[in-house]
Order: sequence, then structure tokens, then C-alpha cells
Amino acid sequence: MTVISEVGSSPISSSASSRSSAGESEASAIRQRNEERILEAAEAVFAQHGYRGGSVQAIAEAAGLPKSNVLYYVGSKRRLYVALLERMMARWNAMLDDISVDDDPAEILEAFIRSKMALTRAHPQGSRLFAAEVLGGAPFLQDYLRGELRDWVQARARVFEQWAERGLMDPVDPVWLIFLIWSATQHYADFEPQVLGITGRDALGEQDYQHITDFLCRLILKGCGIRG
Amino acid sequence: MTVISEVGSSPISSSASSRSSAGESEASAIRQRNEERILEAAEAVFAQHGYRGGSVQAIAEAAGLPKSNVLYYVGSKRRLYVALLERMMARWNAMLDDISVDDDPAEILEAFIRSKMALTRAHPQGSRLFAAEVLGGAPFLQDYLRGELRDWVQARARVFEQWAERGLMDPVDPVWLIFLIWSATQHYADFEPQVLGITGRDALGEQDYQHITDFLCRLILKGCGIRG
DNA sequence: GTCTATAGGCGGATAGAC
DNA sequence: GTCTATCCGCCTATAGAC
Repeated sequence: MTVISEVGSSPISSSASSRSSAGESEASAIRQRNEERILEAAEAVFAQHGYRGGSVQAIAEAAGLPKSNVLYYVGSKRRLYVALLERMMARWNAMLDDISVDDDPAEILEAFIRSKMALTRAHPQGSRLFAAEVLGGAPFLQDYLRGELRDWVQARARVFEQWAERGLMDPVDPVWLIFLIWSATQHYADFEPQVLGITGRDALGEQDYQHITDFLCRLILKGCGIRG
Repeated sequence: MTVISEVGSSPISSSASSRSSAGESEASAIRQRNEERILEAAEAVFAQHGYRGGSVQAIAEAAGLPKSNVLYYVGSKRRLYVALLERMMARWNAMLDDISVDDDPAEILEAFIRSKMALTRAHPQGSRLFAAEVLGGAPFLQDYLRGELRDWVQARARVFEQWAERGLMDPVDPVWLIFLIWSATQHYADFEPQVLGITGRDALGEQDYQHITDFLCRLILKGCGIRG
């Protein structure tokens, strides 16, 4: 997984830690525990303030550790940030399955929307982290966007076009359609304060997400002529 | 326009500057010129790095002025940031016109999408600034979101519901519909690096925006049962 | 291996020069 | 009115204590 263009590889949380004779190089319970806390805290802080705006100090406080202690575990602010991005991209990749022309457009598209929504719901901080990174010009994710992700989108776009040729859906631009789905699903995490402020709630519950997902599936499928 | 909860009022760029006998208190050509530069530079910097991450230093460099000079003109980083948010909310408000049940849903909804898209296109940095503010928890915009903007959305939502009752459109949740439109239109500015990376372009041109706008109008109108 | 005291630099802001 | 020298606090990172 060479998602991010980095010089010094930064495993931080790569499940099995490197060298040591046999298998039980368990990264000492204390280290593991602290790293988990740090990752969670850092995701929240970077999501809120971006890479520059997020301070190690703030992360340390959120993790309940002394500042210097955080740097001992993660090496540097930069490495920590990159590790978080890679974790999020790994979650993202885990979601992406391949499709073929012979699949049912309605089924695939609905599954696409639902899984993207579920990802956003499961990891709202990760979603915001990604948003902040892209908003800031995607300095760390450029290669990923122009490489892996681009290829995946192009492949899927071709299938959409073939569906359209077969008359299974309207001939909409498949790339704009994918962006529409991404933006709509991410919005509820990324713009949460706006959504809550306008709806006048404290938080969105499981039921809200269910309703929103149903709404999006219905509108988008109908909008591109599936289940007409 | 009390959009933002601030203590010391901060006019900065309120066209006509305050006291002075007659009308020609023209805020000295030099001041006006510098303030313009600063506002533009600051919008870009805060859009990219957020409030905390954006430094006065960086703004000064982008504006081609010494750091201390920037602070002389704008008072403080905080005041500068607030002024930018207010300018963006003013642009936003200028776009919002009232609607009534007797209007044509297709016409109104299409105009809604098109004007929102035009705003994003005209002020991409402002759009990103707003996105960064909300992403960071909307610390300065909470009151606006829960007040003015909420009222506007609720009023429009009621009209949508009445249209649905009259059978002019599907009974979709009007608030989710508004969010869908907002997210879809903002996406091309806020996630520009992603859009460019995936499409493999250097920039989106006037024609692209035209196509995207047409695509969104068609899909959304059809998706909520207008122009079946 | 775990943690802390210290360093060196950049942050915003202001007092005072022109 | 315009601009700059200077202050103090917070930033990341590391050398060294335990």
C-alpha cells in the first residue's frame, strides 16, 4: 500500500511490528494502548483544524498524554498525519469492489451509495480528515488521486457507459454521477454543524441516516433513469 | 447584517468608512488598495489551511506586504477572518430570493441549482473558506446557521412540501433535498484537487461548469419527479 | 523502553519610528 | 497615516533522564 508519497516509511500501527525473532513482538501493551489513543485523538484534531492548524499539544491533551510523549510514539507530526491518511485510504479501498457490465445497475448503484454512506457514518472524523486534506490542496494525496483512485473511477465509468448503451440507464456522464454520490454522502459528516444547525438537532441518529440513505438512493436512481 | 457573534465591530471593508465631515473620506487610495490585496490573499490562505492553520505571515507574503503591515490594516487575525466570513455570507444572502407555492417548481429548482453553482464558480475561495469553517465546527457561524439560514431553509421547505401535496413533485424530504443540492454544487470548488486528479485536467473551464450544471439540473429534477 | 527538560524557531500582536 | 523593530508565547523536535 504505497498510497502516499513519503520518504521514510512510517508503520506506526501496522498490526505486526517489524523485526524480533519469532511471532510475539506484540508492541508492548502500553505502547499499543497509547498509539490507539493518539491515533484517535489526532484524527479528531486534524479533522477539525487541518494539518497546519492541528497542534501536537492539542492531540496530546485529547489523548491524555504529555506532548513530548506523543512525539516519542509517532516520531513526528508529519508521520502521524500520513499514518492517519493511509488508515483512511485503507478503509476506503476495503469498500471498493469491482463491477461488471452484466451486473444489475439498480443493485450496484444502490450498494454503492449505501456502502459509501456507511463508511462516512462509521468514520466521520476520517471523512473530515480527508475533506480537510483535499480542501488544503491534497498535498499528501495527489499521487493517490491521480493514480489508484483515478483508475478505479475510470473503470467504473466505462461500465456505466455500457449500461447506458444497453438502455439500462440514462446516458449521464458517469464521472459527474460518481462525484454527485460522493459529495452527497460525505456532506452529512463534513458539514455536520450546518446540518445540525439547520435541522435544530443535537445529533443525527441511526434512523436519520437510514432515511437519508433511502432518500439518496431513490432520488439518484430515479434521476438517472433506473427503475423509471 | 449581524451575521457573526463578535464583540468589537470590524468594518475593514465597509465601502464607506466611518466619520469625517462630508462624503470624501475615501479611505486613502493606498489603504483601499492594500486592504483589497489583504482580503484576497487571506481568503486563499484561510481557505487552504483553516483559521488556526492560516498564518498572518503567509497572508502577508501572498499580499506582498510586510507581516506587521497586514496587522496594522486589519487589526487582528481574528477580525480579518470574521470580515471574510461576513463578506461570503453577504454574497450568499444576495443570492437568496423568496419563493411562493404558486411558482413553477421546475423553474425555481433549476434557478436554485444554477445560482448556487454560479456562486461557487464565482467565488471558489470563499466557498472553501466556508467549508473549512464548517468542517472545523463552525465556531464563528453557529448563530448564523441556527438563525437566519435555518429560517430560510424552513420557509423554502414548506413550499416544497406544498408542491408535493399538489402533486407537482414527489414527496421527498425538502431539507435533505436542499442539502443534496448544496453538497453537489459546492463539491467542484471544495474538492477541486480530487476532481482534477481524477479527470486528469489542469482546471475546469466554463464549458465543464456548464455541463455539470446541466447534468445536476436534469438528474435532480427528474429524481424528484419534476418533468417526469 | 518510557518519559521529560530544554532548545530553537515561528506565531500574533504592539510600541514606537517615520 | 503608514510602516517597522521588538516582545512574549506556543510550536515541533530532540537530547538526555529514568
